[in-house]
Amino acid sequence: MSYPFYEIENKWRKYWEDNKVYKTDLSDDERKLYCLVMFIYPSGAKLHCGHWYNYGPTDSWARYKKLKGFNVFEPMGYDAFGLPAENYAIKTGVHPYDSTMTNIADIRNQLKNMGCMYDWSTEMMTCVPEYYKWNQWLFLQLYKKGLAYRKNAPVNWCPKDQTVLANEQVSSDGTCERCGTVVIKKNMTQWFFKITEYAEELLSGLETINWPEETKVKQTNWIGKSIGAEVTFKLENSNKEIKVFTTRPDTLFGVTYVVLAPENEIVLDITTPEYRDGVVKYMDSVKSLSEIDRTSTVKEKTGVPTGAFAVNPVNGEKVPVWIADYVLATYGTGSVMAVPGHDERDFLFAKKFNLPIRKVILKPGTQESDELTEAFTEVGTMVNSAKYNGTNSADALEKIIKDLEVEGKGTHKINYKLRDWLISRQRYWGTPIPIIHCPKCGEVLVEESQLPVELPYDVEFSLKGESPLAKNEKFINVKCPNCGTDAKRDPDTMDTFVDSSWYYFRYLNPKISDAPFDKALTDKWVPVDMYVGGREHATMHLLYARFIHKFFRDLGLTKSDEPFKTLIHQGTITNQGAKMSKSKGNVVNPDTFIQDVGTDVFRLFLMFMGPYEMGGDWSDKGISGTERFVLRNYELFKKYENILKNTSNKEKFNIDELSEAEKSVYKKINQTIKKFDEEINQFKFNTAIASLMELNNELSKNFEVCSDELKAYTLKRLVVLLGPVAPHLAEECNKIIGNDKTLFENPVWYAQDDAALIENSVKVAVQVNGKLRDTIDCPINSTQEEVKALVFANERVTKHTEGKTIVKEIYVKNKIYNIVVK
RNA sequence: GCCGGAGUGGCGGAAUUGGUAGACGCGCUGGACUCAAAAUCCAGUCUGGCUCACACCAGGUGCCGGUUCGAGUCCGGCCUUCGGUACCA
Repeated sequence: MSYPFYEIENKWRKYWEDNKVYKTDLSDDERKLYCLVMFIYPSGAKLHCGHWYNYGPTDSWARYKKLKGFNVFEPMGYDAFGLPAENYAIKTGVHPYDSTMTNIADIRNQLKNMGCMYDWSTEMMTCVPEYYKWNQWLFLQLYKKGLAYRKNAPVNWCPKDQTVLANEQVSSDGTCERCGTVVIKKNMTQWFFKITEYAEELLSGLETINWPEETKVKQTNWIGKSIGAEVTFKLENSNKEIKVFTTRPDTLFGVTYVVLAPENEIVLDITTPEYRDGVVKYMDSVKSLSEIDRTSTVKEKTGVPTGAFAVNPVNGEKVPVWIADYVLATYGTGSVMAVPGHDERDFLFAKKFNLPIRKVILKPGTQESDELTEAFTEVGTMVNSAKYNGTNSADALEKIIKDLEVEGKGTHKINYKLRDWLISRQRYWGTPIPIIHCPKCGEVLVEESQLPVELPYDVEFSLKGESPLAKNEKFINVKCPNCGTDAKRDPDTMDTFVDSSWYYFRYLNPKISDAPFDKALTDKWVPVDMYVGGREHATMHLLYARFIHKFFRDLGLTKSDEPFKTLIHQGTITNQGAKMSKSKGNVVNPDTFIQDVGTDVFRLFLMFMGPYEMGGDWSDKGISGTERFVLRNYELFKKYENILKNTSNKEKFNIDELSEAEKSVYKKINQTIKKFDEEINQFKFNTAIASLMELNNELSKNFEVCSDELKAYTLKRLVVLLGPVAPHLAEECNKIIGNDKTLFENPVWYAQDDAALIENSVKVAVQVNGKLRDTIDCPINSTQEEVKALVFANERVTKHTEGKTIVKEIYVKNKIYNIVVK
């Protein structure tokens, strides 16, 4: 016999669709469960195995919850703006709108064939004015609260193409991916969202959500809170000053120079004429370096002096001012005080350029006269630090900050590595920024009533020069809404992470036209209960979404503090060790497998592959295992066609009245229910399925001789367990055994009979010196004395203890008995 | 570089979170069924030693060291590899 998956799967998919089984009744939030997968980027590579791996198992979890009685909402949509569609347009001339729509149509088709419980009535895409209008609205709200602003920021610039490049378009050697020209950093005025305003809350909020620890740690490190002081160094012979941020004000007496980031705005102002050439040359050389290169701790340090001198506020000492690339303009104040004696990078820099190294904190157990061979960065006793000498450096740290504050030379300060969110892109395929630049009035907001600022279709795509919107006369030229003067629209579009930072609100009613989302519904359904997506989003998308959620809360649009209560990361499916991507040409298309073995088998295979959060390298080896699993189950149910109709219903059995074989089956089905429930609830699909396979093995041994009542009992339960992981098969088997009610329209879950799980004996492992010598069957909960009697009657054990002194005996109830001998 | 993961048989992986390492599946080997093959079913399968065999013994979770009666699991130091690193999403 073979398994007619094609007919079965099509039949049930059609049935579910025709009967609107997937449609969620959003008015019923009594047992609501919002289960969301990160929406899909509609690339030309279509749906690949990685997507299937993300969506299939998550849908199985959602189906499990549905069977358990939850009202589950599973939406699907398209993250449709973005760079690749625009690059494709430049390359082929196909308009991003057209290619995106084509891709969406294909992907929608593939998604529908997966047989997931998506509520297609709420399908959504971000590249239409109905959606992106609300990105613009969001922009205006942020602007009005002072959380959207413009400032200069460096971008990757290709001098040949005269265009901005994404990091992805810069090759690893720092050249333009298209033309090979060395890419430089160029400052441009850019829009930012002030995520830093929420830094503290983004940090503390992590404690309130059920997210993977690794992700919380990543976000914590990304936000990078550090506590210290901002200290002012006055410049000699100048009214200018340099503010530095330091986490170690206790080392202030050890400052022997000050370093500015090469991009720091005051660099050229303070550089003395004789150093000017060197400084300009150095600034230029830094332009082509990435931040990763610059901050590398293994890279040889570089830098040049400016000729200027700063005055150390604590001791009045004159120290030289340098510039060096290891100082970043984007962190802190863009300048650091250098303490080579107590900072590793400063130590290396000072050694290289022969700058003085001074010891101001004494390492415990060393002498003041000992030479420093490396930076000492821990706590010790203060030396060479005037009135602080002899005190503990941790105490001195606090004291020095207080003293600086009193003298007006510095302040207590908390710094974050987190930077404001740069949202403007010099590109076409995104949300236009709703700002008009007027020569008289400056930045003017587009009125809310005038939204959306529509993205014009008719634009020219070219590799070189300004972005398509900047070149589009009809779009860019506009009258100032304030004064009527000729003005220009902002030519930039928004980062697509803006789209994805609030989409989960809109899913509940994507057609609403007078608000970004339907507050009556979102008040009931948001936050999302389960959010599933890749860990590559740990620090960007997942942080931006939390930020915007908190902003909406502050506008009074939601009551919750966090968008995603529980988060799970699916692992990455790689192919030959590399992430699947169209550009690498290693994308595995699932469609051929679906044609060969059906979606249930494919879904089972993906889930059975390994731990969901781990992923793995793609291989279809072993798919026959899940094929056999499906076939075995199908044949089993076929064998007992209509058994529910012909057998009286029994919900519980007295285990003492069963035969040995029946007892074994009854125990196993109940153990399986428990195990499967626990495992699938935690997204442990591989072990959940393994438990079903164990049940199969048991049934192939002992099922035949069971009573019809027990057979009916078992099959009725097995079909429900199959429901989440092989939904089409389960629906079919449910019908075969004679149930008139469909599974997913009439969700049901059977709890295990706990009486069947009670064991009265247990195998205790017996070890001698930690080595297993035998296992002994003992009555459950035996005392040490009871077990000891059995242990020392056991030849395999005594063989290893004879003639030796027993030093110790350890007994762990129902588990292990270890004898230590000498 | 920095931040966060991962490393267990021929392969994918399991292990109640410090307590019998290798569940479940693939593959392979042998057997049953068949004229034969496929499919299916049954049995075996970490490595080495010694045995006709059962048994028994030793070793074994990337590497080195430590804690413990006991370590895949905890601690210290490495190696390899993957993801992110703020304009791919």
